[in-house]
Amino acid sequence: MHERERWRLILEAVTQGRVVTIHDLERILQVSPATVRRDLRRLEANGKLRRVHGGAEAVDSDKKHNLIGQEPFEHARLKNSQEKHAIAKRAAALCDDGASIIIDGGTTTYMMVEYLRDRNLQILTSSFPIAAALIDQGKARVIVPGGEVYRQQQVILSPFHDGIIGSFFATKMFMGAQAITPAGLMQTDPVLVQSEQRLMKRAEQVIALVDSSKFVQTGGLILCPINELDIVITDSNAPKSAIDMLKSAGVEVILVPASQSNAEAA
Amino acid sequence: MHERERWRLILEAVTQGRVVTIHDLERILQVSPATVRRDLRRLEANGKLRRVHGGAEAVDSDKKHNLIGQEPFEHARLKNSQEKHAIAKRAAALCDDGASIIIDGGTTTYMMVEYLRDRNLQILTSSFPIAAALIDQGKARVIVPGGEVYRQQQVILSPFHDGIIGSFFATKMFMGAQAITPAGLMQTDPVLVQSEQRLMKRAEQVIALVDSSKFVQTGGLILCPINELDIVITDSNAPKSAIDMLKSAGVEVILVPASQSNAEAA
DNA sequence: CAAGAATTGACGGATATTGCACATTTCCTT
DNA sequence: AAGGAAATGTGCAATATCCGTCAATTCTTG
Repeated sequence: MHERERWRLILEAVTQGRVVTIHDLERILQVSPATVRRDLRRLEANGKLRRVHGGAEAVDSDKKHNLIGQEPFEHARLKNSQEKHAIAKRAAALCDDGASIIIDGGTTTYMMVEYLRDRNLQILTSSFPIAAALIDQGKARVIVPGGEVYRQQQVILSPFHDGIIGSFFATKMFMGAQAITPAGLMQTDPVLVQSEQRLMKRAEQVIALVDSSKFVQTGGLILCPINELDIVITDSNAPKSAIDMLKSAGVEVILVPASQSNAEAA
Repeated sequence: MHERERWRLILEAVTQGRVVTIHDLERILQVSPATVRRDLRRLEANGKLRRVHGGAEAVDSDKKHNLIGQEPFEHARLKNSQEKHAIAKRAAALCDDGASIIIDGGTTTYMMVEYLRDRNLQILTSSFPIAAALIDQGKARVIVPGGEVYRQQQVILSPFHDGIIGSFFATKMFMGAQAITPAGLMQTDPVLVQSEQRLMKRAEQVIALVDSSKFVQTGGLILCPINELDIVITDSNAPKSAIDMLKSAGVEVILVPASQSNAEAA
């Protein structure tokens, strides 16, 4: 039994049952507990799993953002994929030719890339996958901020420098969110919040892309109050009360038609 | 059993099960472990697999290379790929654990990524493909400078800001080049020259990775004079006169063995 | 047929990995 | 809150693996 083979079996076991104990792995791999611990330590260092007392558990690794090489249509599995595409397309249509825009990380904003393919724009994005896709497919000028690339969130973020961001100014910024409530636009990840808040200051207009599944009450970090948004693009399945709430806060709401056939099974 | 036949069987076994042990291959091929190791070494030099302690594992990264890589990038990858792999591996071995290093863009430096996969490093790179590969495969902390992403060269470059670069300092910087002559390290692209010269200032030691095909007299832009280099890693096909020239300029020269039969490189 | 080159197998020092023992921490029960 | 049991990390010895070098064999070539 070899190291890599053990790793393969460990990952298989951990993804299968979500949690595996050291004792189970001892039995499966026929090695000493010390070796199991060492393996788990290495796998954790590579981000393949998370260690817990007595064993290991799977990491919710299905990254929200796509890796460079993956097909963007993994999103087909995700909820409201059709609506997100429609929203992204509508958002892309808002860009004037030759404009400078900011695109934040997120699954919905990622879908804008294909609709910006032939557009002549100047695009600042802190999302690594979006930058990669724009370079690969688009013809726009792509600018990224400097900083560390965070693996899980797939964004570039610098804790101190403002760098490029400080000398960039965009007419529009497009951003996604985890949820949208009267308390504001919500995000779960503090890393993303920091990135987004910094970028928001550099745009004249802030445009949020949120499909109708995002109109739920949820806890989390407040990214910004509603009144800092200029436009919200969503689909027509969004609850009317929420739309009214947005409008009364002075936000322009753009509705794209929702697909009827999209059952809420997934 | 011919050498080629063994190689075919090895690759088959490795792609089949993802990992193969030396013992398995001994049994399959009916040869001594020494021969198996030699075969694995050659196959690794061609990038067909990755050696691990006790055996070898499949390398699956070609899809990503194609997506992110541009034409000139892809084309250059094929020439002297065995030597480039060996040079890249040797370069990766120079990194102390936990160190901060800079990796410049280029085909040879790109190959360092797979040998840095499990290393615990802090890596600043202006090369977009290298950053992408490191995030995807590695566990190192990846830092990129801010700026525009140039499509053809696949590097991030900012004309004015020093940004992150100014507050980074590395023990070693690894760089490729178009050619190396008594006049200095040569590059053809002014965009790359600017990027590299700026990064060079931020490293204690500058290490050039140049395979033997780069020792030709050629015109171009002088990236830096020879004496600014600390180490040059090349293969043993490099002309002796050039090696002497480097040594007399005070440059440490590291030679990696060159493959004799380069015919099978594809 | 003979000489030369390439390939293969074997030996020894260096390196990496594994298992065990023990001090320390963490978790659970009382 | 306190005690005990389980779990964890680490040093150390044993084992296995890796790399370079050298002799023996096989293959090629003149």
